[in-house]
Amino acid sequence: MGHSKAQKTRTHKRIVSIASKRFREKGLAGFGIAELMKEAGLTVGGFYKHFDSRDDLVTEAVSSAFGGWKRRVDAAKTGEPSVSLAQLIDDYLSEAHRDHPGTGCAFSALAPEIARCDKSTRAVTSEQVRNDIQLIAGLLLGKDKRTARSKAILTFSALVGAMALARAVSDQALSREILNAVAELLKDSGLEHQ
Amino acid sequence: MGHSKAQKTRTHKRIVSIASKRFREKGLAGFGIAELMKEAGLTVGGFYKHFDSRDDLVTEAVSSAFGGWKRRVDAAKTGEPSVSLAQLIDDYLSEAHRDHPGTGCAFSALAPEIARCDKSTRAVTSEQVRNDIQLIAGLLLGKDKRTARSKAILTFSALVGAMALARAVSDQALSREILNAVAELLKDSGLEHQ
DNA sequence: ATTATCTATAGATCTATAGATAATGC
DNA sequence: ATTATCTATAGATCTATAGATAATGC
Repeated sequence: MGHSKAQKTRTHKRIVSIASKRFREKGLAGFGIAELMKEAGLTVGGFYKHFDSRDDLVTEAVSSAFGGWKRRVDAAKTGEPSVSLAQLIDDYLSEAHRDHPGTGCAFSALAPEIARCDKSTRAVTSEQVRNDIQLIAGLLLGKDKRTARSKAILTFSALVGAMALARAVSDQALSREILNAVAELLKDSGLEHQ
Repeated sequence: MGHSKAQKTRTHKRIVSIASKRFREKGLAGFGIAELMKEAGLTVGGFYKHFDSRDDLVTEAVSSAFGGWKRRVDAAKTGEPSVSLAQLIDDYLSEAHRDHPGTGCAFSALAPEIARCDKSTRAVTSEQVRNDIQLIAGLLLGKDKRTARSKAILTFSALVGAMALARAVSDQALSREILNAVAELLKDSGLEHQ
């Protein structure tokens, strides 16, 4: 009990990190505060010294989930001068990503639920959608800016939709077919203009 | 009270119809059985003579939601020999569809939540994904079957992803940009091979 | 003195069931 | 006699708060 300010900051980050993962796995209504705090090694009473409300946690955790995907792309980038669009597409539409939503893209795991959230969560989401569009547009070489931006939006939409569908179906062959078909066509359409 | 078998069938359909709409609007955890039954003009106690469990209702209501979209396409079809892909794309990516999820496509409103449902709901979903892919493939004229199928999967994924993103962002200009960019590119790519 | 966390609980849900009531349908 | 619906409620949640405890930090 008690504990320092530095400790509180670490605790806060731990709570957000766990929530961010579990929200992507179980949905925004998938667990309660008591369960979350228990996983963080704490009890329910401490929660409201960290967050004004459960919605406040949702905003922070969704924001943190977006950061996770960005870090993954950034990390890949540091290895080489620039990550290729093909690499990003193959990584996104992998079975590993499909089977581990907790560490994956927050859009394919949560977009419709975010659409029902309060303004602050949706504002954070707008900002991240803009970032991701620019990130992908930057990987579409040899196009004028307008074309690259439109194509980036299509690519991003197809990635998010394909992953959501691949996870929703129970037929594993169909799930793989969706991932592969979209990956191949997006990579082709990216190359055809380079 | 009491009531006939025919009356019960109508009541059952009314419950499923309301649930189907509200699930798309509020999510699969967005309301309780008491609230649902009240909107149907009934009380909570009668629910379990219609459904074994809440999950049972989810399966039926999700299935019914898929039917709604299909009927809309079928209705458009009866007007002319065949609906064009461009019409379907414009209809799907309209602001009207974005702003009325309750009567719209169940995938863009619920796919990630369906991914967390039981097998029966996901089996119904698999079947509907197959139907929608074939529907779109049939509208992609002048292609060999394999190509049409792949392109249909990409188109379907992009529609679902674009709508989910357009609803999730709070920035209305960005939301419109997503709908318009994806619609234009999908229509272009559909035509370019005809 | 302040505060990060704990225990305990209020008050509002939610799913599911039990038993009563009033209609259908043999 | 059967059954579709109702009222009432058990039992299990869930969010949020109150007050106690034990540490930090002036």
